[in-house]
Amino acid sequence: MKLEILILGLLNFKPLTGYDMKKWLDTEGRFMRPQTHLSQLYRTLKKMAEEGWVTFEVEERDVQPDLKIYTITPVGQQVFLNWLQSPFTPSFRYQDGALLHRLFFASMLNSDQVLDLIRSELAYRKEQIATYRHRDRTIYEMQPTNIVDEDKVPYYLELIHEGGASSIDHYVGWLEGIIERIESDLVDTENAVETT
Amino acid sequence: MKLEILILGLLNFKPLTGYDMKKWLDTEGRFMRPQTHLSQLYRTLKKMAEEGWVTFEVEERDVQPDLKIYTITPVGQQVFLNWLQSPFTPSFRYQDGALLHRLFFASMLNSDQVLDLIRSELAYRKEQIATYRHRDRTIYEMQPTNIVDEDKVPYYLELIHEGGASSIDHYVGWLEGIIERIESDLVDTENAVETT
DNA sequence: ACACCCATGTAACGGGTTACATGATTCA
DNA sequence: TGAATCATGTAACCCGTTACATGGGTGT
Repeated sequence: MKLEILILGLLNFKPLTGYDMKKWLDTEGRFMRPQTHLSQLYRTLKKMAEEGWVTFEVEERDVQPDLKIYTITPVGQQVFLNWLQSPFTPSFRYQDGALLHRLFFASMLNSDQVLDLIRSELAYRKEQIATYRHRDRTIYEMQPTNIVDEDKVPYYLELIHEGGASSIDHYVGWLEGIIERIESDLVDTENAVETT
Repeated sequence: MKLEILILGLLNFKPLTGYDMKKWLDTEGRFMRPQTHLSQLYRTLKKMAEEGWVTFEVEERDVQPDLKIYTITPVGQQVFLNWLQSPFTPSFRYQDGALLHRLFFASMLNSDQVLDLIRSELAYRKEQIATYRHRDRTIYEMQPTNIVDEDKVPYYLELIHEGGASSIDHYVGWLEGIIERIESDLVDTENAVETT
């Protein structure tokens, strides 16, 4: 996920300084993407301001550096929504969290859009399992060098593969679970409206 | 994981051309790191050859480009082993696969080294769970913009958090499982030796 | 006293992505 | 005939990392 997009998404909740964003990125946001450095943040914010996606107000302070409080502009909101609603292609590695990045901003989508996202991720993973689960994993014809213990190669390969397989199964189970949950919450809401 | 290291690791099994590596990276290796582009591969191989980590033999062909078959050098093996045996620090996001990268080459380590790796990953994850599982996840005081449906924010945040929590629990279970398995396989091997 | 937090940045470097370049062979 | 595979690469760009720069306030 691009840093720019994440910043825009964040600014939909509240105006922030670069330093504030960094704090968020280091805690909650730390599960979404690798560590983000302040230097990169400031550079990115500068560019985004130049492009008109964000504006900032300067809060002057005597000795310490002035505060720059960034706010999202209508243009920035449009850029963000364009991303959020752009066609979703699951990434090969579910660990990349492509779905998660969108889900994090699901409060800006309607429930059907959210369900579509999750369903297409689910379909992709199921297909991936069908394709890769039982494929041949022997490491081509080997001519191992002295430092490889040849007997152990398939042993560890198998461990890793089992771990990967069970993780993705678990993930698929989660996807199925949240689809059900969102669907049933939807129905509840509709009923609540009907009986009003 | 740096591409250089992965290349060195691969070449411990068998000499390969750049194109061969690409094929492996696109299939088996595709689960270990994001997609690798040929242009990057060739650039990296060039640098590695200059540094003396790999050598190549040219197999000339009439019309098509000549084949360059890369082999790891003793220097390259040393660089690789230095990495493999360097102190292991788990990465904040288990999805980054820092452990996996080492485990993939576990056939070049002894069982104790492998167990140490897994145990330190396990300890790190358990601590991480203790720290983050029940922390406050409310998105600071919000001043949401028009496009955010404020009611839904905590709903989706909770979904995501539950998914993350259960994934890491699952991962921890896997870690505990393989430790047990490797330990018991170790004992079996020792017994087999004793009764010889 | 010392370390850490606050708050801003610039510059150089490194690695991954995209675009460009070439051209034969194999398969549907 | 057209698409995919084989097989090599260079150049420009973008984004992320590391190092450098400044300096007051807060907590132990």
